[in-house]
Amino acid sequence: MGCHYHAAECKRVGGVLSRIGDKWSVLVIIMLGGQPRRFNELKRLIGGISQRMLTLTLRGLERDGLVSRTAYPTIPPRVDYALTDLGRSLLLPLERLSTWAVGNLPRIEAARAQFDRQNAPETMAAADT
Amino acid sequence: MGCHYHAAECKRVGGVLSRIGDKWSVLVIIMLGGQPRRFNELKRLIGGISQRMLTLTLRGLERDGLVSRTAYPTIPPRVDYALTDLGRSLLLPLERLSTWAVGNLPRIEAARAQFDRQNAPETMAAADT
DNA sequence: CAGAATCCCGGAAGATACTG
DNA sequence: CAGTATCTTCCGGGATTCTG
Repeated sequence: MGCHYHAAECKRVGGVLSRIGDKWSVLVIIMLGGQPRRFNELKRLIGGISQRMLTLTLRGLERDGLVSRTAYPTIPPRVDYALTDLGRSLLLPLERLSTWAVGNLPRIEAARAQFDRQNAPETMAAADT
Repeated sequence: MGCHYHAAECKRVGGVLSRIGDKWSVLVIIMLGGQPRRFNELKRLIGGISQRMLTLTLRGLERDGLVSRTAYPTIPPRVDYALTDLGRSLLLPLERLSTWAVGNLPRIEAARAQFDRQNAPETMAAADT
């Protein structure tokens, strides 16, 4: 008891989490939460992501069935990305985690600051004499 | 509307997720969910983690105030790791995500397999003639 | 506009050896 | 037992260039 997961299940959970836990996936999913978006629209909204990483992130999410890709063969080309049903079903647990994150970020940052103060990197030997 | 997050909040969420979304943190947190554990106990339970990464992961979680470290100055040394209140409060949203992950993993793997079948890497030119 | 291809660097992480 | 130290390898990801 205590841990009600088998090791295999833990790894699976870890696998999914490292899937969406990469640098950009969550941002993309959240940005697609309301409505479909086009490639450069996503790029602008997220800000700071390279087109390469956006492409790779979207490919990964598409591969996992979380995002659908619709290309219109027009000129200039237009591609819409949207959450699939599976992707939308992830939105709720993700928001729960978001709520936790937003609500507890102050605590985390405080703990971090205190930890760093106690394990002073250096400059302490000179300062505290 | 649609996206009820500001960009800054999205990034914060992403930050926390990349914190716990690394390769091992979630596993450690879940393993500590039931009861405190000792270092090598965690190592054995998780399996496949190097002592280096376990140390770093635990340090990170301790720094963020999610895990507490208690060292008993005995010989041989004994160190207990446990979730803090903050860490325990993460357990619930994490379990929600776990539930989603476990429940939807078949779908994800199916989507993945199909995607890979359609975008056949190579060896198809020779096989399908 | 929406990518694909290439180059490149820094950090993540494994393996190994040593220690209080 | 519970780490630290070092070395090395691998790959995530940025910048840039080219295309349909």
